[in-house]
Amino acid sequence: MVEFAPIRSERVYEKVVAQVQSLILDGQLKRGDRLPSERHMVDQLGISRASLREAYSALELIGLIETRPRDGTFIKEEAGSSLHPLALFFLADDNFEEDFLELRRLLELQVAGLAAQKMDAQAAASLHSCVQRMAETIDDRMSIELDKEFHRRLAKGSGNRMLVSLLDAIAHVVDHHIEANRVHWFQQPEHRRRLVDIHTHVADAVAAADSEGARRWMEEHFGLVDEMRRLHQEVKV
Amino acid sequence: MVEFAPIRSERVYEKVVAQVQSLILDGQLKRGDRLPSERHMVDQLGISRASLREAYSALELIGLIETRPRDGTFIKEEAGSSLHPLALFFLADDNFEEDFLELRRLLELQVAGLAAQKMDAQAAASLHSCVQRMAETIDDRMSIELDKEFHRRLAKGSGNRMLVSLLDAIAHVVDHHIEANRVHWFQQPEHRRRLVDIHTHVADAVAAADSEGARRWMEEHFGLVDEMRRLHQEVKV
DNA sequence: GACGGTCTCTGGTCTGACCATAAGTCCAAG
DNA sequence: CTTGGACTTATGGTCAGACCAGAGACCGTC
Repeated sequence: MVEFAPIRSERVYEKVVAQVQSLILDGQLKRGDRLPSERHMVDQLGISRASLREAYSALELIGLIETRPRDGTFIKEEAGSSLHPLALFFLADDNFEEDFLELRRLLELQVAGLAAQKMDAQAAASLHSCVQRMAETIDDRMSIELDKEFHRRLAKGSGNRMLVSLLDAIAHVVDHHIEANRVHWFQQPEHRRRLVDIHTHVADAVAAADSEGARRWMEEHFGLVDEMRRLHQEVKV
Repeated sequence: MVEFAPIRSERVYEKVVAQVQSLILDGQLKRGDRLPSERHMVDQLGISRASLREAYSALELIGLIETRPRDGTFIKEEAGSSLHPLALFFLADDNFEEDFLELRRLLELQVAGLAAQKMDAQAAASLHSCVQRMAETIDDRMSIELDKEFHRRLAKGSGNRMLVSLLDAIAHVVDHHIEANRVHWFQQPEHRRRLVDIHTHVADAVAAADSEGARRWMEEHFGLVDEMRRLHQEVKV
């Protein structure tokens, strides 16, 4: 059964939002940077001021930018005061990497533990098939997709939709930051083998409803991630 | 030294956003509900369509609503697919309560453990002064504020700004849902005593840099919260 | 040098228009 | 009768242009 995604034409303001987010994630826009004035921006983008303001108000609401009347529009300095703190995920800086990984590790361990308690045999089998395909494919990009899919299914299996949502958000940022590096990891057969190995153990533990084991192997997973990060020091996040 | 907050006039679109968020949190707007058409809404609110659309685009970006061209604007059915999954916090439903508490407990335990490792003597003392004032005041609302302040300082002390942000967001929803119930808790002297007691122990553990102890007493805290929730079955979240 | 007006820039708001499209309405041709 | 097409009306998406308030720069007058 093939599923078709409904056609959804992207609105102008969404393109602007995506562009600004991209620039922030890429580090081309940093905390405190000033954006062009609305009227100049409108000229550059070739859109109406109304559309631009839709984009700006959205970015402001999620806490990424800040507009100061009679002054200008700026990338937010203190993202913490925002109503929608996920914006923090975009504003990387010095300690960002550690904070980020710490949170992710915490959530993933919890997810592994919960999934082991709640996933039925069929769901656990789908984890195994994920790992299986990961082991077989020779396409690096496919490997990465399967890796992400594994964690996604695990999160769904935890039964806690908040955890699913948060990890989704994290995955979004990770995609931007470490895609290239993850390719490196998969390209080294040794690393690839260990990754597949660990994922298998997690899946095994989940299938055996072994909550503690699932946590332990997920912990192992992050140990490996740490190790790889140290190897590639240029790795961001 | 008294600090004055800069005057910040609220924009029109922010008021609209706040109103919609409120209606969702209060349950007056549920998943799938249809909002009035833009032109009707404009009449009801007495604002321009441009401002309304700023509000709608912001709400759409954070995943709370969904606009379908030539159809209408609706409260989102599946908040999970959003780019900004914190919207989930607003869309309570059946299992929401458990998921929510599970996540909060996880984060608060981590915060307690980290804070014990990282907070210096002065910061720990500020925790104690919080608890002290909590024990002394007879104003219930003040007690609640001090309770929140305690957890906020603890989060800051963890040094992980992501945790701070997430707990801020959670606090925002909690404020909407359980303010009234928290008053009940504080009104019973026995409960109040135990709450103060537990907070004191957490502060003690933090001051002693006893990470495990801080986690344990925070665990105790959530045990008490669970107990109180069972007593007041009408309690939401 | 000090005062005060003016000019320009900023974001905030509003008005009114146009577009594409879907759904319903109605009428005429078959 | 049914059927097909035209028309109307609703929707959201976009745009152009206008006005406002306020802050700062500029410049002339006193």
